[in-house]
Amino acid sequence: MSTQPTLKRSKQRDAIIHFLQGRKDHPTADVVYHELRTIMPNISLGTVYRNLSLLSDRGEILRLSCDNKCDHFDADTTPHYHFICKCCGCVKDLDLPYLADINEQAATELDVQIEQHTLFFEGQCKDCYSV
Amino acid sequence: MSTQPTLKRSKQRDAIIHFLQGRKDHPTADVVYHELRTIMPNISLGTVYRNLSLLSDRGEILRLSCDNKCDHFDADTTPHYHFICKCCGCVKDLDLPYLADINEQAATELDVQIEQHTLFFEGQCKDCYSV
DNA sequence: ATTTATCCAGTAATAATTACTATATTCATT
DNA sequence: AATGAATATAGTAATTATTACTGGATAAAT
Repeated sequence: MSTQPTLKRSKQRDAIIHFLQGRKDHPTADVVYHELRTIMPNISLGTVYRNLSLLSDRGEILRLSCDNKCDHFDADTTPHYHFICKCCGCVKDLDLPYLADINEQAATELDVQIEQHTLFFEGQCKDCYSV
Repeated sequence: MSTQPTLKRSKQRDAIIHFLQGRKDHPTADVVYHELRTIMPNISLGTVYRNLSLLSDRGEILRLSCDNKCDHFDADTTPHYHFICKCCGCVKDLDLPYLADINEQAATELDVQIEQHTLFFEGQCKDCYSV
């Protein structure tokens, strides 16, 4: 999280947002970079990282730290949960009801301020377990 | 996760487990390393990482990938949830009831096999928000 | 059009973690 | 207790994901 200076538009950032909105598989920074390079041949990896961080800091996209490796990004910022396959690493959205009351429970129990919670399910996707 | 060859005992691994069991703050690999070095002066960082991975792969300890930086480790393997302070990075245990039924809900919805779920609360601890 | 802030590409640097190697330990078997 | 095969370790090098830096390009307010 960082402070918010005035944002100046750029083709690169627009392309990153647009790309992310067109995907439902929650790509990593590296995937965003390589895919965008096919249509914008000299966008740089640093630009991709910087904008993904900028956008997630501003709440315009979601950063998913679901494995101990690299972050995934999601253009859908409405509260929802995720499944990650420990075999192939794919990430899927879930449509479970949002647990609205547990933030307050946790805050009371620990005497802390809660901003949000994240819930990840881990297992194997159909492609992986049916082989 | 990896396969499980026969485990051969070592002073270093014993010390790592014992250290972890004596703490409730879910230290990182680096913290384990530096603290252990005060009583075991030439244990190496690689040994700490290898054993923490080995033990968590075997389910003897828990690996917490709660921030996008480094992993934390927990000797308490009974199912429970965690809070992490986005300000100081401290990690605390919660005693909320375990959500026993959501794994099946998620499995049904996505047609996947679920092994477990992890739930993290993010916010500010008392020390951080009261300053 | 000028100005000023933000942005970019390209590269270098950092942080966390894993891989490698030669020696040391463990432990089952003699 | 000695032997031997498997696993472990310390120390170091390498890798991966990410962030920082720099000098030039762009955007947008005046």
